[in-house]
Amino acid sequence: MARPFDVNAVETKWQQYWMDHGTYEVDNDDPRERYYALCMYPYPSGAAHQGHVRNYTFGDLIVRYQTMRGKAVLSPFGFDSFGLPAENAAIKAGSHPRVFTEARMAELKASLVRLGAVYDWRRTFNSHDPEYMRWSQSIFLAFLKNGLAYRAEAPVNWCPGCMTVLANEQVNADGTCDRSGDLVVRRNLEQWFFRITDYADELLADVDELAWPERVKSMQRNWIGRSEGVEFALTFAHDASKSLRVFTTRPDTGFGVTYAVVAPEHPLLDELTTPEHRDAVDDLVARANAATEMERTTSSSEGVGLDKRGAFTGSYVINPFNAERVPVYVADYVLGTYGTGAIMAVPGEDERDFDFALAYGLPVIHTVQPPGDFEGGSYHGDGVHINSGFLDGLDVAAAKERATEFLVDHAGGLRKVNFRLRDWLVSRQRFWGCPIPVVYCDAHGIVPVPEEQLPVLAPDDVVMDKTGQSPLATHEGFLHTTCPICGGPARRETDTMDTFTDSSWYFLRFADPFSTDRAFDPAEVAKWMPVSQYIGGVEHAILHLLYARFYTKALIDIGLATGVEREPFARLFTQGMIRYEGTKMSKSKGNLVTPEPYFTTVGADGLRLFHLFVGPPADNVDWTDQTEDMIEGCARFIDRVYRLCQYDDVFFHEERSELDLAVERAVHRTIARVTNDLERWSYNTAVAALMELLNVISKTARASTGIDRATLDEALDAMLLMLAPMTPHVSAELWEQRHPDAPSVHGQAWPEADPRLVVHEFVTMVVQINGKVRARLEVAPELSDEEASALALANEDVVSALNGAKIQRVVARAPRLVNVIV
RNA sequence: GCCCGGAUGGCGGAAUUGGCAGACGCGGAGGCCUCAAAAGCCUUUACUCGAGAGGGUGUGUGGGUUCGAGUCCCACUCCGGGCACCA
Repeated sequence: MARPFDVNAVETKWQQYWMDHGTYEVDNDDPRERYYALCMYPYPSGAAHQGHVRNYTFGDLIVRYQTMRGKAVLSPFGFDSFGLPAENAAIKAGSHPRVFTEARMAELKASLVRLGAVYDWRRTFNSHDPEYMRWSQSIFLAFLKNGLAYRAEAPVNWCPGCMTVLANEQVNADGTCDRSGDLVVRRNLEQWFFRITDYADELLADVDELAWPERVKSMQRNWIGRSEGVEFALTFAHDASKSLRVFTTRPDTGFGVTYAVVAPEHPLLDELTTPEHRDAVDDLVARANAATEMERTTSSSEGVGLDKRGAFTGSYVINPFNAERVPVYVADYVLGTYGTGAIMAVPGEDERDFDFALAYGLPVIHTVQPPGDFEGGSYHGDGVHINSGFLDGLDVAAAKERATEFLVDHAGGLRKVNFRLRDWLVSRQRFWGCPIPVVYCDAHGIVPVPEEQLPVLAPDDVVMDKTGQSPLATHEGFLHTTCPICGGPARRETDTMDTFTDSSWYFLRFADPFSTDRAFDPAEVAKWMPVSQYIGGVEHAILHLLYARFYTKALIDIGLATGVEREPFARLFTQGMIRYEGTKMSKSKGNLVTPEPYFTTVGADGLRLFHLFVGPPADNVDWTDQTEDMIEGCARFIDRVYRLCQYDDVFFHEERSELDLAVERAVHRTIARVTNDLERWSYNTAVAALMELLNVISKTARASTGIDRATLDEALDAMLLMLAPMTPHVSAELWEQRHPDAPSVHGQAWPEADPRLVVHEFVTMVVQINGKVRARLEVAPELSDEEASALALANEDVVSALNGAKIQRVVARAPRLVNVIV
């Protein structure tokens, strides 16, 4: 494409200008209204791809737009620089992860600068900066001191490929590792946890108040998984002094209990197992232990029952509802980590119990009357209770209440709320992360590293190999230290923190990255928080957002973030993915389309405009053969603006006329539309409105009838002001050409629409006969319904279309429409 | 299985409150400029019948509400995403 100006020269000129002038630096004591715009902390994966371009184009538009709206806009940037890919690459290349990471950081940062994204670079930091690590560790110790961090042995998800423990969130539904795809296995290890479950209720309740996409909110609710029920005791048949506690959400189905189940790891299993069933039970337990968590918790696609494996323990318990003996089984479909690790089984109303009962020949009793067309199996709907003694005749809700009361009175029942959410496992047996700052002393046990010794930094002289252990675990210099309490020999913790901890508080530090004596000054942070607009991919809908919410609440509660809003992200926007031939673009698939070639052809402005214009920001974009043409179309639009600003082929006239008024009205209507569209994340229609405006201006100015000089100049200025957040480089360049003495376009105020010019002078009224359009007439907007009807019925096209038919009714909605019913 | 989205020309999409369906752009067709091309500019472009004027049809499918439905209600089909032995 031949361009009317040197795109690359213009773009680098303005990028340099913004950097040199600190245009987007903002101080914490800025008196203007505050706005905190933030794109999610990026992992430095290398040169930018179109997903980054899209993300940062939206973010940059908001920063520039809100600045023009007169706000003090906080726009920080830094890297989530710890993480597995760097470590794996370093192992492969035999180098240090830092070398790899910092090279990638430089690449991505250069791409973003080249895109024209602007930041307050004074505030930048990265997760692996010693200063940031110091406060990450300090926060860990504060959690430890306040009982929010603890160490426990737990069955954990171990990925043989990554050679580390994974959080539940990092294990896919099919039991494979989210990163490497290896099959995850279970192991028992001593691990560090954060007590996120203490916040389960608040994390769930506060979701309702968030201005987030409904989809993301529902994912969070789903993940937290609150369920209300009752926990009660099933007394042993052979020893009335002992009992098995179970949790259920369906106490109303108690009369349908035909057996009970304990998880293979249940502490009472041994006691419940009789000698003649010992072998079968041991066999089942061994098999369950060998299986992965996911193998145990995922039903086979073959369907009915056969995949649920269990064994009779030989013992019985008493069903408190009807005093009947029911057998106790051990089965792999009951999890030791949820509820009490034991259940009452009701095959009549529970699908899983039904499958198991079918496979093991256990009786099925229906306690809720299913509807007539019920096909059999278990029934989960509402209905009248049957076979249920004192509950007969009640619906599910009423029976639940009566049964709960009964259990509370007669079976040690307690109303209970259980959550699917588990505590957050934060230990990682990896090198490239933030070391957990504790030491182990034979005399004093777990001892926190004193604050003044932070940060604990990993040594540089490590051997990155594939032994299955972090190189820290075998590094003698790192490993051996002295106990801060007694000075005796001690061993350092060699695990590092999950990198999600780094991204759980970075947004707080961005508000006050200058503190040297603490992670941040809460008073400074409170000025900016919550983040006004958070932007990122939907892939972080559960993990990152939940952890960051937890950190914020926890930091407030332990006094480190006093006065800060409890919900960190007021508004969240999740942008669509860029896809290529139906799949997500990714480096591993080799289908990345990098922005660099476009920077040199259509420029950053052209590419930005494409991403804004291609469709709704929340929708996915399919990168196809057509995409190139659309990008060129966007560059073509920029060129047309450029040429018009040079007055190419423009005719001027002396006297202002109706033609000029029409242009002026179009300008103000466009200002109103674009402003509204930008506020509601409708960037594609905002661009369309500007294209329409250009068509109007250009048509008028290039017609032989000509345009008034002042009208054209005002229209072009308005155009450039509105384009400034979208195509910042060319807008700044043209503004400078037109206003050599005025500040840069980005220092100008956003234009205001004059309401008197926004309304149309005439509007097109449609006349329908039986709902079909038969005539269009130009009318004044303030026309009344009566006038509209009269006008419509007098119109000759309407009269001829009616052809003398008898009018039944006339519906008038002035000034838009009149519908004549015949 | 459950929960969220979504389905509109050849393509990306627009229609903010129930009121002109298809804005804007891409692609296509024709033209201007040019020795020629590129670039640029202009016209046209939902489908269909018609030489034309003009008519008919049309927003995944089938019903419904309404003077009027892409928009609201009911039933369904397909596509995308999330959750899925959590008792």
